[in-house]
Amino acid sequence: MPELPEVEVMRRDLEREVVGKRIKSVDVPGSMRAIRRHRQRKLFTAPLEGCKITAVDRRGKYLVLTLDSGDAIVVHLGMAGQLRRAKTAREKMAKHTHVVISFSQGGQLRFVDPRTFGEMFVTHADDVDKEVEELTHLGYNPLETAVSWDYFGELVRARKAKLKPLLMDQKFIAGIGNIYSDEILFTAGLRWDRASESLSPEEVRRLYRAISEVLHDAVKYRGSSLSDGQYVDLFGKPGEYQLHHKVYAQEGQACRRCRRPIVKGKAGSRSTYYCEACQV
DNA sequence: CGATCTACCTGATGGC
DNA sequence: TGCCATCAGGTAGATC
Repeated sequence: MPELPEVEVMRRDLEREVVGKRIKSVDVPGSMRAIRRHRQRKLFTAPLEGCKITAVDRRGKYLVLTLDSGDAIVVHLGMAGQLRRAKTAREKMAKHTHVVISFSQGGQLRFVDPRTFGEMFVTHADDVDKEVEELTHLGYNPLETAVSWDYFGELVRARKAKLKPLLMDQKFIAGIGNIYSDEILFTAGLRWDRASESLSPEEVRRLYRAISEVLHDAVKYRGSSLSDGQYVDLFGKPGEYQLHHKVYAQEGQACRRCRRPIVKGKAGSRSTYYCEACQV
């Protein structure tokens, strides 16, 4: 479900909703799979209780909630994870609610995750970017323009990979998954299996622009909610970027540029949508 | 080394 | 109605 745009929308929602709130109690009902990095419930819950949340940051598809104690909660939503705000503890508990954080000011933050690929853990805030393997290895953040397009071109050509797996490689660029790699490559007019080292400077520039354009647009429309309705924001509201998808899940629809049907293929084990005429 | 697979899970969907 | 196969936003680890 959640790629960079959805996680960024969630980050912004959390920033408004939970920063400044104090954690009264933490409940991990059922199995401990959601907090599997910790050996006991207490090792996750005790460091949080009594702390105030001071900031919410994003690293690729990870969320980092900084606490006033010097610790931080790291969250990854996996394929189907949601963070949901509950106004009161009386609100009906959704199936597959794995973690419930109750605030002193009232209200709760709940982690719901049917497929249990997501997780939460607590660590020292200073260690997040230094000690947590998955975070130290993350590539650059495409929402910031810290990378110039000619340097980007050097990186792309140096990797010698097919473009789609390259875009989805979190070590290269942080936050792009199956939906947005397809949308970016259509916007750039490049095939998913083009060799990265074969791109002309003009094509590099189109790819660079497409990454920024697609991700910013997707955040603007508050992310993509697919037909299963699994992605919703902190308040339970779906995004609208799926209405602007040009290729993802658009099999058989007319290409917006050339009117030929969008085709569905496989890139490794992942479904891949593209236009055979417009993407070269 | 990179490319390709498999495992981890539940749930929705479609064919028979 | 049920049973079975397939597929789904991600990632790590095994295997070739």
